[in-house]
Formats: sequence, structure tokens, C-alpha cells
Amino acid sequence: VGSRFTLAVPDDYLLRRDYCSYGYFLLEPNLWHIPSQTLRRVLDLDGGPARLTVAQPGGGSVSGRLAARGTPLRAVADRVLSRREVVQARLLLTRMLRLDEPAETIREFHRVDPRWKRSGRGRLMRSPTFFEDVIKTVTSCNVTWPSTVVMNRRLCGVVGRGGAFPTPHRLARARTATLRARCRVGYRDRRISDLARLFASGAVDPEWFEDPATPDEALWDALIALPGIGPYAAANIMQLLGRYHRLPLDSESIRHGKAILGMTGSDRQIMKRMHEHFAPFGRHAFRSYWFELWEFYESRKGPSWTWERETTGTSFTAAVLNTR
DNA sequence: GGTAGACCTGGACGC
DNA sequence: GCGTCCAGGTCTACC
Repeated sequence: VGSRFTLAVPDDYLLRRDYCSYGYFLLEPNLWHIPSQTLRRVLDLDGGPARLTVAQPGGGSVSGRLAARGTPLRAVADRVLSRREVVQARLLLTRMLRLDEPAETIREFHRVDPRWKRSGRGRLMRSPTFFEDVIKTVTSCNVTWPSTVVMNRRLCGVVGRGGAFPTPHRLARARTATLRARCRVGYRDRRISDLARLFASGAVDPEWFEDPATPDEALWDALIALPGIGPYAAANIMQLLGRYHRLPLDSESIRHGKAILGMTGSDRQIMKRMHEHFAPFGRHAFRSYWFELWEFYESRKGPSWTWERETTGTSFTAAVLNTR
């Protein structure tokens, strides 16, 4: 029997809705277990990898009830964790689930964009570490979703310890040829390797990037300077850091602008109009943009907490793209 | 300042 | 089956 611990959450927090809120929830080592409506994931802790299951009591129903909101989360590990490891696991889960984002911030978002007040959407999941967010973003650039799924599966299976996401040190030690041949990252091999070395050596200090006091512009410049990080990736990492002012616009945004918002013109013009369209939402712009996209996906695939990781990898983008 | 072409993988399509 | 084409951001070279 493994260790158990609880996690307090903000009063609006609903695990299935707030965890299944961004595509990374479908990427390994993350797994949303649909029958039990629980989050399962391996964390690489001080004493080695541990498989955690996180549930929200009362949140297991797939119906639309919001009764479980604010109920503390229960985490169970598959082995005994030291006190230090429990602290570590709490910090990682808190970052991933954004449990330290106050309910008041979400209420403010709903005042700015009332469309999401009813569902309560507003929180976005991310990775337990800044490093994983950066690498996952690189694996999502210039590929279709199924390739991103494969890259993350292989990185965890080939390089990560016990199926966990690789640490900077482990990834820095992996040969680029291994990343290319076995992890299927293609030409990203060198960039991923370089990023891992920057983190492992301390040249990139996650604390500086995570610090709310770091100015937006300085953050942007530092991100753009990283290998494999261009304007889209930098803007996406900014939102993962909780800075929602900038929109990471990609080919999906163009599709959305044309199909849903009825925009016309060249791709370049649509990009510009998208930025203008969401600018009034200010520091919540990305949330407004993202939940519009998410609502479109859910209109085709049902609620995100019913999406199968294994089939979504191949069918998801195809189904969405067929609407063009 | 902007932009053409290369980068790699996997899915779609035509034969 | 097998070959060809294409989607998808970043980077370099060049204007």
C-alpha cells in the first residue's frame, strides 16, 4: 500500500473540467482515466519514480453536475513516499493543476468574458515543471498532433525514468541519434538536446522564468533566444507561465478565424485580425481565445473528460480538420 | 525590415 | 504495397 495525501483546492476547482482543459493532458506521461475520472501520472521524485492517482471525491460522475467544486483532491501513490517526497509531489501537482491560482482571478475572467461563467471554464492545466512545458511545446511545433503524441510517448518510454517525463539531466545525456531514431523527434533532436543542456547546466533558471516579477518583455526576449523557440512557441510558453496577454497563433488559429469568426483575407491578415479580436480581453485574452477553440473541439468530440488518450491521438485532428 | 527554402515525420492520396 | 505530396513552426541566408 502506498502513501496517501490530500490537496486543498480553490472553491471553484473542478478536477475533470480544469485538468482536461489543454491538449497536454492527453500527452504522456499524463493519463486521464475515464471510467474512474481520475488523473494518473508518474512523477520522478527524489526516491525514484512513483505512479500517482488523483481523484476529486464526488467528481466521478460524467454528468454535468458541478457539485464537487472545491472538494479537496485525494492523491494515492503506488509506493510509500518519504515526507520530503510528499512535499515534492504536492509542489508538482500544484503547478500542474494551477491550484495556487486564486478563485478570484477566474471570477475576474468571467466578468471580462461572461461566456464561460456558466461552465466555469477558466483554468488551464500545464506540466508539473517549466522544463516539461518547454519541451512539450517544442514537440508540438511543425507537426500534426499524432506526431506530438508519439514524441512524448517515446521520450517518456526511452529516456524518462520509470515512464516519467525525462529530467533535464537525463535528456541532456541522451544521444541526439537516439532522440531522432527512437523518440521520432526528427530535426528537433539538436534543439531538444541543447535545451536540456541549458536547463541541466543552470544556464536557464526556471525560477526567473516563473517569477511574476519578471517583466513580460524580458521574458519574451529570453524565450525567443532559446533554441527551437520562435514566436508561436514563446507565446505558448508565456501562457503556460500564466501570462495570457499574448496569443500563440498557429495554423489552427487561421482555421478558427475563418470557420468560426468568419474572417477573410490572407493568412497574414487573419493573424492580425485575431490579435485585434481578442485584444479587448486584455490579460485574459488567451483564455477567451482558447476556450472558444476548446468549445469547438467539444462540440465535435463531447466533453474533454470523455476523450480517450489512445484514440484521440490519431482521430482527433483528422475529425477537426475535416470540417474545413 | 521581410521572406524563400530546408528541416523531419506521418497521414492522405493516386497508382 | 509503393511512391509522391503535403502540413506543420523555426532557422538561416539573403534581399
